[in-house]
Amino acid sequence: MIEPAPAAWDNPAEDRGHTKAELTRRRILDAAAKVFRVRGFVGSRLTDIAAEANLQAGSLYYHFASREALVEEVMWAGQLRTEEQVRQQLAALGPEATPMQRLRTAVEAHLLAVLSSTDANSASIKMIGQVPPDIRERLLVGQRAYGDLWRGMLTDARDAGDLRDDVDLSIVRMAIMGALNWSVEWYHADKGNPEKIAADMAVVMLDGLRRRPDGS
Amino acid sequence: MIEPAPAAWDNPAEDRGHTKAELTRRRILDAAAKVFRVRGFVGSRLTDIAAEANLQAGSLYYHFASREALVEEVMWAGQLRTEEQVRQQLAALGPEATPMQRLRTAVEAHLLAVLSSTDANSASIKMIGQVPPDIRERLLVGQRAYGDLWRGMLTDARDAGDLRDDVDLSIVRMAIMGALNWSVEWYHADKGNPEKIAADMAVVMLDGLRRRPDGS
DNA sequence: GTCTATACGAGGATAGAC
DNA sequence: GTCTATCCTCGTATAGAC
Repeated sequence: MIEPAPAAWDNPAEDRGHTKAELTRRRILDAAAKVFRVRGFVGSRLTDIAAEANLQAGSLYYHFASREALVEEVMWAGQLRTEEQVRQQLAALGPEATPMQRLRTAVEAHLLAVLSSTDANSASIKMIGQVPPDIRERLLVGQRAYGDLWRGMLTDARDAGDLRDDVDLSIVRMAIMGALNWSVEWYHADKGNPEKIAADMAVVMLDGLRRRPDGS
Repeated sequence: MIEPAPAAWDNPAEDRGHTKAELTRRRILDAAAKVFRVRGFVGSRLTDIAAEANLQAGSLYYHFASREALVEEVMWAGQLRTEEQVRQQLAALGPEATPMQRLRTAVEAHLLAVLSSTDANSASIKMIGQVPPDIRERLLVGQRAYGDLWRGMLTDARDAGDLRDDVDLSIVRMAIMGALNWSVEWYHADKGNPEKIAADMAVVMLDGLRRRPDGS
């Protein structure tokens, strides 16, 4: 592979893509995610975001074409990161994991990604109902592979005979996503630790709230 | 009780509070709920709402002090109506219903209220994360009695020995509300009939997704 | 009560200096 | 690359006629 000139080692600030512009760009994205997460899309002004990134509002336009381009990039980053974190946890389970183990892991990983990862993760969920239709549409298309992952886990579990067969799995999937995603509306740091919440949610979804004589 | 003059029967348009102004006011509230439900708080302009109500934007100010006053009244109406519909279904069960029957009924009634009742019901849920902090705070205070209803049903069920005792009931409550409320983000009329969705959600929450040997 | 017309502020976006 | 200054659009809200 041919190294493009000038050689990276002559300019430390530019190696691995960390040019000044690139660093500022990321700082803006982080700042935007933080502001969007708290105030939502319409409630967030460019001056708020710029202030959070230690910039003037006009300077944002060197890095992003518009406020909408900025929000879309934040949301892509957030939803891709959530998906990636869930896939990583599933991969860590290894191929011998049962379908139910995979479901439990996915439930917990998704909630932890939303509650404890970057601001972009939760911002992308909070704003999905607030952004302009064209952006929303592109993001939903981008979620299809993630939706397929969940559909696959659920049908695998049913094929293995682990799931009751009197419920519609697409409704089940939306119920699970709702229980997990709605956490952006109520969770604050003092509501308990995310791992405990994730574990309880997984129990309720998979095993149900009802007490069982066998304690299962 | 003394009838205030002038007597209502002399002026049919005014009896039972149906003055012209009152009718227009309600038409505006309905129009606003419809627009808010689709576009959210920030995405809804007064001109959109006025057009939906067959009025000019300026005319809204005869009936409401501000856009915020309008959205707050829509949301109050929506959340009170949802609460009322749930309480009615619970009351219809009669006093001999078991705690689990009451929980199942409440889950189904809440979802049906959100999916099939007025636009205000779903708009109030969709916008809770979008309105200014002072409005949001008042609405959340107004939800406390409803939250208490759910807390009471859950603790009653646990006290009756029907619920597993290894999960935090406040987390369970938020999981249930999330699964139900998130439906405003994905439900469209072609997604199946609300009664079936409500029944499946209740099954998943209460009995769990896992197949049981006894088929319960 | 509802209209038309308009004042007003806010915030996104652009231009040009540095 | 980032700044300051400014333009321009849009939407809330108000004033006054009818």
